[in-house]
Amino acid sequence: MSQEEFESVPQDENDNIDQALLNQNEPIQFFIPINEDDRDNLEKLIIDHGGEVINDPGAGYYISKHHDPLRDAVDPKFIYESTEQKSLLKVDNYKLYNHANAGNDDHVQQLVTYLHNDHNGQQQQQDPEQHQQQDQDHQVTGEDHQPTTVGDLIHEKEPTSSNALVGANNESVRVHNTSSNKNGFTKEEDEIILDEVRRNPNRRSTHVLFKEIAEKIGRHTGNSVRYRYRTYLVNQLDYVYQTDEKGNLILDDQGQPIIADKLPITLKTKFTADDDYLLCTLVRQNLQDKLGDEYEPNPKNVILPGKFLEALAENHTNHTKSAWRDRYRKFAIPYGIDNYIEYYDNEIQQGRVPDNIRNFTGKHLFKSSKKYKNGELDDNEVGERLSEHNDQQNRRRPTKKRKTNEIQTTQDSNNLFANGGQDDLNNYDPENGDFANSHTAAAVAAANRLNNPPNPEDFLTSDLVTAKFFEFQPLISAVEKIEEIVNRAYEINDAEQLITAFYEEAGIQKKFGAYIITCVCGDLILIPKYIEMLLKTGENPPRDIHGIWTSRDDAYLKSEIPERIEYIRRLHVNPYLKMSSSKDDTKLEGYNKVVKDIEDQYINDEFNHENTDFEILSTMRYDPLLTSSVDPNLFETTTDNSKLFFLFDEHLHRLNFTLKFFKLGYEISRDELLIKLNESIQPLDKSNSYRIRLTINKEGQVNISTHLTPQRYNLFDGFNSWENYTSNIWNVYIDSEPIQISPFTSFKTTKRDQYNMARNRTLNLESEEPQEVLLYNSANQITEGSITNVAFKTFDTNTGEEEWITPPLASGCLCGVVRHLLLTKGIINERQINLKNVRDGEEVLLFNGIQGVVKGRIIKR
DNA sequence: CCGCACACCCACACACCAT
DNA sequence: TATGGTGTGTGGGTGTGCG
Repeated sequence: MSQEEFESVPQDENDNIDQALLNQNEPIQFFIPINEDDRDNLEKLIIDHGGEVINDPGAGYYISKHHDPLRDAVDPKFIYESTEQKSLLKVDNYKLYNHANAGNDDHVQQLVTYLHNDHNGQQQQQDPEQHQQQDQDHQVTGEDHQPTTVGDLIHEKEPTSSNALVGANNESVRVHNTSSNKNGFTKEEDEIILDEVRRNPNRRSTHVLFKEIAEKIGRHTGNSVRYRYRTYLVNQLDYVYQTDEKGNLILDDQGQPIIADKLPITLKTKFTADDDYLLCTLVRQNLQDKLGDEYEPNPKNVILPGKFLEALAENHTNHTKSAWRDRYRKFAIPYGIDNYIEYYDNEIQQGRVPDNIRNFTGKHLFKSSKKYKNGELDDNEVGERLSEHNDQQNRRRPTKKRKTNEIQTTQDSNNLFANGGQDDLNNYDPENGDFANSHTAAAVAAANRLNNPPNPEDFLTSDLVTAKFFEFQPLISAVEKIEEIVNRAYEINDAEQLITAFYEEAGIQKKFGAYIITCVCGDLILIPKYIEMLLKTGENPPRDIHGIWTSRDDAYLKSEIPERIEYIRRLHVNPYLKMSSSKDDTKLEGYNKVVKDIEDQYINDEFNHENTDFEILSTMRYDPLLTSSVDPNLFETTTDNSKLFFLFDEHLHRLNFTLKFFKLGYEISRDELLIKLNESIQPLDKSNSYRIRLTINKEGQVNISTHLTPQRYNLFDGFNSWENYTSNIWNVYIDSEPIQISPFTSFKTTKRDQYNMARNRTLNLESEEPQEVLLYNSANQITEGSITNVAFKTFDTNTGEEEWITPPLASGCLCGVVRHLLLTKGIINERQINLKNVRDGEEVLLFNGIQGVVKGRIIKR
């Protein structure tokens, strides 16, 4: 077809093209939104190939890589690939509503997938049918995920359930056979449902929304549409649109809906234990203030002033005034506020997670109980209920697995997308953002999502606290210490002293202490609250807390959306008033100066990569034996020779992810990488194995050097039993001091000072023995070895089965390529490992992209 | 016979009203 | 105004029977 690909072609040659758009012998028309990436180039390609670019978005093909529900957007790849292949390809295959095609080889999606897999390897979606039998099993255990031999792992079948968390590779779109006489849902109907949910994300749990959709579609009832969404489509909800506080769509200046980065909260919010505790303590405080010694515990008939409830709802906007009142009436009073406070405090003291108030109308508790009499229990039985409550709490975990795939956290408003890690990626914004948006953000976010409630070990990383902090047991008792420190007399310019006290006495890293002070705008009294909420929710900074300022709040203020600004005003107005009405204006200035100094001194330079000299690094193995020694199932099916480079695609993903993290502004394509690698081995004897050292500098130049490396006949033989293990056993010595984690430990770069220093101080580098140094961070969490990632053998507490665990990325360890492979295959799992639990003589696995997996033995000396 | 479409369940968050 | 009575429909499911 040569130069004229976009001139219309006769229908019989191309029956898949929308006929309405086809005028025989007329150029095909395209509309490209003004803000579309690469618009100029697209326009040129179209015109050069005989097409026409028009200004009417309603006519012609709408070319955009952003899905637009109104317009049936066509992926720009249609243009690129048609012109490249010099033939008009099937446009249907590029329509973005087509889930089977959408994003399959989308670069960003791959990175997201890569990242997400790394953190959620075990969070495989379960089929609803499977789920019912597995209620008892907290973990997905069993043969599928814990193969015991390398052979098993290599031949491991794909999980039977589709991993709907991963947006790409989505063959699980369940579309009914429309030729059947059942009233099944068609692909189009499914898309309408999804689209309505995207436009009404805060109503996604309601019945009415689905009734409305059903009326729109006309072929189903609201019940069935709702069930369809909740059972099958929720996994495909890869994004929603931004809505305002009332649930109306927010449009951009083009009048288009904007894709949101978080799921909004739903219309009603469940009361949590913290809500109940807050309610009870505030009511009690209020009454004690009023009554003094007259106060009697568990008051039944008290007057709650409307002002009290109003203030409560203003400061804690997760529930309305009515809801707070009703909660108090129907739950707190029957239970007794002092009973609940006692129960809650006790649970915290015991290191358990308190349950919310279950009042005596809670039928789920009493269905089979003969003690349940018209919802009333006498006072004697309250104690019994409390202990039953406790028992139930103890038995509560593992909890029932959820059927739907909307990932829940302690706060719905904090939900991230199921398919995602999109947020993980977005969080990698070193310039502006919260402290949590550091290089460990992705891992922390994932850890938080995996733990409901969160496990402090997972988010208290060593860039936040030191080992000192973990000496507080239970951890929540650290809040008292911090309170004490804060309450000492400080002069305005004593910030340094305060931060030092936090660091030395409470184990708060200086940078983090400084960050907290900026979050609370210098109002020190809020700092204990910050730590308390951090421990309880895992959110950093904790959101929606009066006086604790987050980047979300900044964004809301800048949004110019009245509802959002009003929300922020209601949340934070009091500290503002307090500070601005302060008679001592110099004090206010002093605060501001301190905050600014702190920011300059501790925070702003944190991600100043520009002044650091480094290159992105990957070391990979060229190995001619790879075609035979490693089962090809481990690799993607490719016709090229990429399989001769051990874990080629893992390397590619990591390189690009690293480039993106450091904001170097470019990426390397698969073809480019493969060509470079092939060039580098071209002059060599290809029957040998080589270690390839590949660097990319800030200008994007790729440099490769090659070095002979010994043959290894089984790169995974570390998994063999001791009898069958023929390779060298590495001696693993424990470092004499902690390393400081940073982006340069999380990502592989040429800046390896920490690693080299650890090797120098701990290893005898003259020695010929294979050896490695085991590193740990300042919170005494094991991270990795100096040139390998590491895994320890444990036993699953539920099943008693052997399990290999590796430190999570939140520890600060490198996102190694073998590590990632083993995680995604379910062969190893992530868990924090404390230095004190490492035993002399213990067997470990060491792995990297050169050696594969080898055995090591801990040597303490 | 079984998977899917559709019905139904129910505690409770939030609301409204009369007194 | 504070408060009890009570409605509504969300949020998170489970039950059932048809094609």
